[in-house]
Amino acid sequence: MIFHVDMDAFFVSVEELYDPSLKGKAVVVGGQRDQRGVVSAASYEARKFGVHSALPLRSAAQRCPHAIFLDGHPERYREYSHKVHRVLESFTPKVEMASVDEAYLDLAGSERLWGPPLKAAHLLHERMKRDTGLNCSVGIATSRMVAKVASDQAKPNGVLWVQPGAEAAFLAPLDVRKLPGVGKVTEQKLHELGIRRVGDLARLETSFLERRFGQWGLALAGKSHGLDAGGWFDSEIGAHEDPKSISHEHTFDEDTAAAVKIEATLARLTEKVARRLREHGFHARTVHLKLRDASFRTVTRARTLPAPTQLDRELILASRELFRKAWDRGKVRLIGVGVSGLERAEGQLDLLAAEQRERDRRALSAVDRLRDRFGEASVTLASGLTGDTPERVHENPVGLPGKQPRK
DNA sequence: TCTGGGGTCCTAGGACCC
DNA sequence: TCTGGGGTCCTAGGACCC
Repeated sequence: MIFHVDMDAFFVSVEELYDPSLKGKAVVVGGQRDQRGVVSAASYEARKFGVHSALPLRSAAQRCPHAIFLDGHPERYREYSHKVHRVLESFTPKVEMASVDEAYLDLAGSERLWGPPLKAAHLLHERMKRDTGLNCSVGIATSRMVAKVASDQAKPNGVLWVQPGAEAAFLAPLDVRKLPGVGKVTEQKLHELGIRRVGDLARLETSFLERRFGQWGLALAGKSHGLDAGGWFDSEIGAHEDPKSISHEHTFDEDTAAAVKIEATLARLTEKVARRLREHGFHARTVHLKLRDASFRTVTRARTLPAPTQLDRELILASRELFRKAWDRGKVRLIGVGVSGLERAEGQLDLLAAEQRERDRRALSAVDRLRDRFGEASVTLASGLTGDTPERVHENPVGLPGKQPRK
């Protein structure tokens, strides 16, 4: 039996623990009312006014002028996510955090320990409240997918058990959009075919869906019957996997065509990516650049390096080259950088290069420690401040503090 | 009323190799 | 020369999730 545990209004609820006076009020987490950005989470009070996650902040301010707007606190959410994880682990070691605020538990064969599913769920509810101060909703089913849909139907602060054999009947009356993996685009395509509810989908011939949507059609057919058909849902619970990519991006307060400003931002983002690579002990093969212009058109460019790296210098050189080739000198709304092709071990290197890398690596961990003590802004590559040329960066490959320009 | 930031997975074409 | 078939890597774009 699979449990899906989903925290209720997670970010808002955590903020309420830090400031109880927020309770019962319309609260929006994600930024200030006049900022570029979208709602990360809205309190149930704010939701009454049509505010929901992914809504632009400015729209939220219009719909709910009296709402309290808060910047997010990722460290707080991570901390509470760990607390949630610990509570769940007290039930079973087969726990998989699917995101910061939701998890799957495999409680197959745990009846002797925890009793029937509903009893276990209520115990989980109580412990969650006692140990974290937070409410959650629990969906119970034979597949991950149905458990997830069930927890959504159980919100807020509820439990829903879909008994074995009842999956298709449970899903049938729901809007197709409720199926995980069906977003705006698929929903629209299904609507054009007259398919609005999961039951409509389940009645169709699988071969029809396959002709229409290929592999995705087969997965849809499976989902409509309550199966973890293909892709992510098929994997086993609790198998921890390494990350496949690391990225950072930034949307400017105002669109800009100032090369110096854009390249300084790019360097800063790339340093953050490099730092996380080192923290995870990874080297990356491929560097990705993302650019979004004033009209919201997004382009991506990628380059695979001759050898995997975790060094600021090599990554900045690569991301800057990608940027210079891709940029049309028009106004930029967003710039982002990412890495993929992550490898644990160092690739084959000649000795000289290996030594050079080791020196760089040591100097960079010193930089990272300084940043730990004095903050991210205390140590920055020259290029991070000025959008310097590659040659200039080469003179000061690791941005040691002593080589900082005088302030 | 313009539309964040961090991810995953999928598709599709071309290069390249056997 | 008018031509295959599979596998894998690379790049670009897009859907989707929280």
